[in-house]
Amino acid sequence: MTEALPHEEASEARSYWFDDADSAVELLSATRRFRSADHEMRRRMSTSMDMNTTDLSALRFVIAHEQSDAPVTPLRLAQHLQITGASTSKLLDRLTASGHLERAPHPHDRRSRIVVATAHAHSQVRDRLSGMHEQMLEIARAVPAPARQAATDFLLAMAEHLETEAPPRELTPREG
Amino acid sequence: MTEALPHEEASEARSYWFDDADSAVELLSATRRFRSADHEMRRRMSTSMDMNTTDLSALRFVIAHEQSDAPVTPLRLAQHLQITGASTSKLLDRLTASGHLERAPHPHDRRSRIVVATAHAHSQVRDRLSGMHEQMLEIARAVPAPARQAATDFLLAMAEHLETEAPPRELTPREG
DNA sequence: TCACATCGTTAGCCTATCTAGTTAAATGCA
DNA sequence: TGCATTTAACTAGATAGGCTAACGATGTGA
Repeated sequence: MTEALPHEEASEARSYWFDDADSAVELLSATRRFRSADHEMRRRMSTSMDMNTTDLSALRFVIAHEQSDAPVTPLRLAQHLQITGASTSKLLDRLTASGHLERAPHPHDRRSRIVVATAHAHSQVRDRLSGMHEQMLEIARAVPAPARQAATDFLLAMAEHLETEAPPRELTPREG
Repeated sequence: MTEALPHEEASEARSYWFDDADSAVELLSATRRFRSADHEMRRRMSTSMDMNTTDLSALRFVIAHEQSDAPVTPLRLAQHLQITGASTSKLLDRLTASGHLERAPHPHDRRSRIVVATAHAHSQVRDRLSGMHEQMLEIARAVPAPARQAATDFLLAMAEHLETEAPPRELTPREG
């Protein structure tokens, strides 16, 4: 979400718009607040685990995909995080040094590696996140059933809008 | 939002939960997707304006608050961005060098400064953002009126949850 | 008036990124 | 087969944006 542009927060809205426009504005404002709370949470979480947000995101990605068909390689991680392979290499150095990740040989391609999370990383992430996920699910369940679809549609529409919006210049290609 | 933890995406949910649990999971998943789309959009936007995301956020903050009662000072900016005053000073150096911001004397406190956006910054930001805001408002208006309050409540509850969550366990005593 | 607080800035450091170049392995082609 | 190209990961060195500490100028309260 964006920070408030002037007319987002100010009087203008209330002065002449319909009631339902008002509630639409409030919906946007709530979206913005959620966005920033999420951002903040990530930061707190990563500092509490004594790493930066990229490293935490990497850790989560590895854990989330470890029992997937396609194993996580440094390259795949790089693509997900949108950083270069070189940066990923250093990231892996950090996270192996801290005992969160390990590099294992790739079963089919001896040029490559697969990246796995240690037991310690698992428990650390699970401690902090699994409870949170359940509580988020509770919150989602608290939305009255008929409104859930509408809320979902709203968020997906917003996502799609943001995904297709504002690519004025070329996408900068990344290395391999 | 979090990347998917294994059980978020997998079969488990569909197998034995109620229908409305299913739709709650979908709501969470939509939330996650929105979150990441927003993140991506910010990045695209800042690189397309040839600055980092912090600088862009600063620029938006200044523009958003320029006709507010309390003028934007370097300190206020620092608090909003959650960086130190020193870093803010450098940030202002960058953004004045690039012609986006200017430092003006503070009317009442001669120790302080007020930060104002140049005409160039205004047009650049407005070009990229004003249309987007209106479209987001359209999307919010497309949510059926009765569901809007529920969606708003959901997002606010999520925000509140994230705001109060996850500073819990102190540094896990891993060696050192 | 004087001690102290506050605001912005400068100086110097640290770290996470980048680019460029290297090595090893896989792949494609004559 | 054997050679050229592509691909994966890594290393070395540079850069940028953050930090802490210290400082001058200004405001403020006893």
